Amino acid sequence: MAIFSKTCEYAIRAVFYIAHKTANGGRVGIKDIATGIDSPELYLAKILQDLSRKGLISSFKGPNGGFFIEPALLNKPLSEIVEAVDGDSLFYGCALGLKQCSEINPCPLHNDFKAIRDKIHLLLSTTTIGEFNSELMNGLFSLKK
Amino acid sequence: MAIFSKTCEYAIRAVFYIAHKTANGGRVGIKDIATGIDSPELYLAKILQDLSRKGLISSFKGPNGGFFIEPALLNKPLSEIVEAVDGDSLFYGCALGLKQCSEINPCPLHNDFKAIRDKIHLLLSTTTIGEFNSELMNGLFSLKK
DNA sequence: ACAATAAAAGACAAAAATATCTTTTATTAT
DNA sequence: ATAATAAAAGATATTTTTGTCTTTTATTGT
Ligand code: FES
Ligand code: FES
Repeated sequence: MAIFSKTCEYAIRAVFYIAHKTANGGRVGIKDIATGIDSPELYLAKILQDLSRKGLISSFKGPNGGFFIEPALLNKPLSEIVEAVDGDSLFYGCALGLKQCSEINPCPLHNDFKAIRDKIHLLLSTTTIGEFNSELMNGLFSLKK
Repeated sequence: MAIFSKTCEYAIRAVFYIAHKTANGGRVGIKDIATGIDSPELYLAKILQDLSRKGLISSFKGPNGGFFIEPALLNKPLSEIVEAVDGDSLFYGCALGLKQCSEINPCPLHNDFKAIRDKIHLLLSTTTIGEFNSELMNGLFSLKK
C-alpha cells in the first residue's frame, strides 16, 4: 500500500500542476492537467470538482475557462489537500487500526509510530501548494511517469 | 487513509497476538485470536491462511490444533509481515504515485518524503514479531478497541 | 474404524475505490 | 440571439478490498 490513496495522489499532483501553470495568471483546462500529470481525465475532473466545491481551487466555465488557484491560496499547506481527500487518519490514527490512538490504551507500535506520524504531519503542514512553482517551471521536479 | 490496509492491520495484530500467546508453547485457535484482536473471524482466517502458506506463521488442524509461531521466527522483522500483505510500495514507492521513485525524475516531495519513508522502513525492520511479548502478557500494550 | 475438532480451500457477497459516460449549466465570441 | 466551449452534475460501470458461507482435509481421542 502507498501512503496516499490514488485519488489523493492525483489531487496533489493536479494542485501542484495548476499552481505552477497559473502562478502568473490565466487558467488551465482539464485536458491539459490530465495530460500534464498523466491521470484519467474524467476521474480527475471529479476530483477537481470536489476540491473546487471545498474552495481549495477555483474554476470558470466556457471558452478561456479552466482551473486556477487564487494567489492567496498558494501558501496554504499541502496537508489541507490531503485532509480534504484522505481524511486525517494519517495524521492522528493508530497504525494498527485501534479505534483511538492514545497513551492510555496504546498499541505496541504507538511510541515509535507517533514520532513518524508527527513528521509526516509536519512535512505536509509546512509544505505549501505553491512552494515548488519555480522548480516545476524549470523542470527540476516531475509530476508524471 | 491509514498507513496500512485493514488486512495488514489485522495481520500485524494477529501475529503479535499469536506470538505472545504461544511464546511458551501451545497453540491458539482462530476464534480466540479473532476475539483477542477484535476482527471478523472468517476474514482473519483467510489472512492467516495466507501468512501460513508463506511460512510466517504455523498451524495444525484438528483437536488441540491452532496457530503458533516457531520460536526461531520470533525475531523476524515486522517488515516481512507488512511486505507479505501490503507489498513494498510503502518502503520504496513514490509518495505521489510516480511509476518510479528516483533521484533522476523526482516528484516535488521526493527528498523530504524519502527521509520519512526510510524511517518507517527502519522502524519496521528493526521491530521484531516477538518483541512485545512480555508487555502484551502484562497488558501494557493493547491489540483491540 | 469412528466421531469430533479445527484449519484449508473454494465459492460467493457486499462495500468502497477507481474510472467512464451522458446531460446540464455557465461563459465567451460571433 | 446563437453557436461554441469547458466545467458541473448525475448516472453508470469496473475493479479492488473487505467480509461471509460452505465444503473439504488433516488431526486427535475414543
Ligand atoms: S495506539 Fe496505535 S499508534 Fe497510537
Ligand atoms: S519520486 Fe516521489 S518520492 Fe521519490
